Amino acid sequence: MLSADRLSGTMSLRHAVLGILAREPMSGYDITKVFNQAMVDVWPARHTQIYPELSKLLQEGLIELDGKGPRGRKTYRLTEAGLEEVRIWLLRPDPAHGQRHEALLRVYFLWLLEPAEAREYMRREAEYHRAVLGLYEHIYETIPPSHPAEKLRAMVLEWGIEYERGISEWAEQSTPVAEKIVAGGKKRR
Amino acid sequence: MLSADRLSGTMSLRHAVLGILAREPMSGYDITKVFNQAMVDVWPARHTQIYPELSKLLQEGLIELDGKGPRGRKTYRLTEAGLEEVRIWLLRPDPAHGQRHEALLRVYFLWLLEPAEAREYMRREAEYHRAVLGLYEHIYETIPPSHPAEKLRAMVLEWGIEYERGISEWAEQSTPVAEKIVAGGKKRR
DNA sequence: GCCTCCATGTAATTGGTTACATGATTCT
DNA sequence: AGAATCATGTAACCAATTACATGGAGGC
Repeated sequence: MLSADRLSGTMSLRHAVLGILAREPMSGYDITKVFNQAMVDVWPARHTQIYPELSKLLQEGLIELDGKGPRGRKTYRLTEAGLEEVRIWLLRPDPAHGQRHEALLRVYFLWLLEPAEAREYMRREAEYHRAVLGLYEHIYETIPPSHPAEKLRAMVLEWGIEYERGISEWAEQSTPVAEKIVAGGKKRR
Repeated sequence: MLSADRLSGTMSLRHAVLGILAREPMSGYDITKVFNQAMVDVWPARHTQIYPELSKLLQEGLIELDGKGPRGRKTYRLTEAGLEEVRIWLLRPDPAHGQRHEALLRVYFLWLLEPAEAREYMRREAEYHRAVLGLYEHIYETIPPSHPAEKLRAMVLEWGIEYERGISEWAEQSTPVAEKIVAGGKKRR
């Protein structure tokens, strides 16, 4: 079996923080915004997770204080050791591919619903993913492809667009199929 | 923003357990196998999580003891209340779509590597997903489409095949692109 | 003066993984 | 007799979410 093991435990959050700081010094507040804007669809994170992580990274010498600003603002920059740490992470041959997908998990159990309810579930999924597709296409237009990091982000977004296109089409095509499957199960009882 | 909130907190594990028991009475050991075979790519789970959950479900009257077998084997069956609980979950309009994807997260930071290393990363991703695609195609052939649950599983697998095909193609096409992006970044410094 | 956004943190809880632990049955 | 698989559980730990908590700066 290709997955079942190694779902996390690789501490991606800390490496993502280091990777973000590799571009330019930032505060915890700024980093939080990056997570919930540019990175929200691959790795969301809240400030409540970021601030403690920054403390740890500082203590371990992977980042250092860069400066202070108004309202207690503190910016951090990456140290040489921190850069080394991200590089090692990037070269590790074990990115986690296993992911939990609640919307797909539910599909397994649609036979417990009425056929019309199952159809409605799939229809909503299709609708949702079409909406996200539109959103991604819009964001894609607005990425300034200057720094390599932005070009890589655009590259990931291209996959995101493909993904949303694919899953919305699958959900659309599967909507009547699901209804029939569930109806077939009821009849035979 | 379409995600950022509601990543979990919907307690999918317990509902998945109930959904599995909806088909037929089973032991914790059997349920674990289902999670790590049929459901491993949408919701993996270990026995260490299942046994305590079964205790809770039993206490809450959502399942009940069905029988005992050799080696202390205990099978459970779904109660009416348990079936109701899964149905309510399936009809809730909020399946979590946000997911953490470490392999894609790393792509954002490939500019911190040498161009050849970045290329190698993407090449490996393509390779990995082509392998999973082959695996899924093989599994797809071997699903006996008798019970509606199996037909729904086949439907989900169809998406899985599409997904792996799409992402492996994307990774393949992006391999030279990533290398160029990273090389471009080095030059300009 | 008030509202919004900036900015930082802690604590409690939940969900999930890893490690620890044990024993019975079946197959070879 | 020994190995593999069946079978069940607990405890420690880590990652992530939710709730709690506070205050400064800037715009209207």
